[in-house]
Amino acid sequence: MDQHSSRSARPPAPAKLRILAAADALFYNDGIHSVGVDRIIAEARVTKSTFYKHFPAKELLIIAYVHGRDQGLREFLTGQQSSLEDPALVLRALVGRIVTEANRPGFRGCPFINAAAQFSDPDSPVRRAVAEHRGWYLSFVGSLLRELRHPRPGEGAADLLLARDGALSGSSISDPMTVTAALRRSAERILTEAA
Amino acid sequence: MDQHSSRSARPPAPAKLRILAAADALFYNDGIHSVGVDRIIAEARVTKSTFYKHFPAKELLIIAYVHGRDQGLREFLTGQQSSLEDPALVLRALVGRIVTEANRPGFRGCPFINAAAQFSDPDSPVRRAVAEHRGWYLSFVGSLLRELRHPRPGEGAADLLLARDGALSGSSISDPMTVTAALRRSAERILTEAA
DNA sequence: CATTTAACAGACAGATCAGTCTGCCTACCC
DNA sequence: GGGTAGGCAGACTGATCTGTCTGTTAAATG
Repeated sequence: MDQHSSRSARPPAPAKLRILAAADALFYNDGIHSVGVDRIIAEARVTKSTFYKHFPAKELLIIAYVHGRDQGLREFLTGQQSSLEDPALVLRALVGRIVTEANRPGFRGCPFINAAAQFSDPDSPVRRAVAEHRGWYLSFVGSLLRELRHPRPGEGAADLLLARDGALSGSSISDPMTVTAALRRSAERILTEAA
Repeated sequence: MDQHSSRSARPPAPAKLRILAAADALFYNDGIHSVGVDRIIAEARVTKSTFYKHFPAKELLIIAYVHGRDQGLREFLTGQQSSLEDPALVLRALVGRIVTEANRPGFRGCPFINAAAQFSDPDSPVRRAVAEHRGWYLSFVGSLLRELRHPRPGEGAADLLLARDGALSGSSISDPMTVTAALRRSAERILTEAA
């Protein structure tokens, strides 16, 4: 992974990572179109030249932001899958993560849905990346339900995604406790159908 | 309604209505922050002076946009409630409308959730208006379920709102047929609990 | 030691943003 | 017929947006 780790200690947070970290927080919290590159540059403490060297256009940074979020979730779920042998426990970990996130102060909704909502063109790279992420998510849940011998794993996965989307969208506006309780009921019903 | 219809034929769509109609379409389709007042002015075919006479600031137009959407939904639901005596039919009409909207080509998600997602400050007037709308919606569904003698009308209303939010958020990215089928299942289950 | 690379600093261009201002015109109502 | 209200046309300001440009500095590599 790191071809420099063998020799001298390179600066641990290069400019590109600082840019990505700043963009991740700002894009998620304030909205993609509301955040200018100048603000990201100031937050990341880099210069404009450095910024445009790593990301020649703002849209490339936006795509990197979505991909980073996608990667984080995939790593979490595949990690849970490899450490827990019971698929039901993986699903409960998934739901638990959603509940935790939705109740975190300053929660602002699903980053993927929000990102897609800020791009009107369905063929835009951002919308494509989000659609691909959701396709993977749906098939991941479907395969877990199939392992659990759920009678209709496709329907169950769609039901869980529906509840997930509703919980993440609603928690940023309505009371997160009420909303996540409804998510838990939906998830438990789906798991009961499988058992 | 029209105090001018008695005498001479006044222009049927005054400037303010044209502005509101243009803003409604543009804000919903392209996002609030992506649409500049110049574009609304061009689409509504008014002048800048006229625009700022009716809406002294862009934010006032945004609030009017959210209120207009709120009014439209309230009128639809209270209309259904007064014409149908069975609360279950009102709920089915509500679900039917969501399904129809979500499957319409060019559907872009829930206008309220999208509007709220574009304003980071929870105390902003837009976020407040959306929160109030959702509170009314939740209590409306709750009272319908109470009429139907649902054993836990609060939970049922939260479950339906969860499914509604998920359906509207997910349909703009994923396949609307799959998503709205999941919404129908959820709604039918809630209605079954009441019966 | 010489080269390359990544970062630094910051001015600049061109477009677009919200919002203001001056002035004219026309239809209605008293 | 005069007043008023609503709409027309369009120039203008100051801020902010994305993106480019010139030039400097420091460190690692060959």
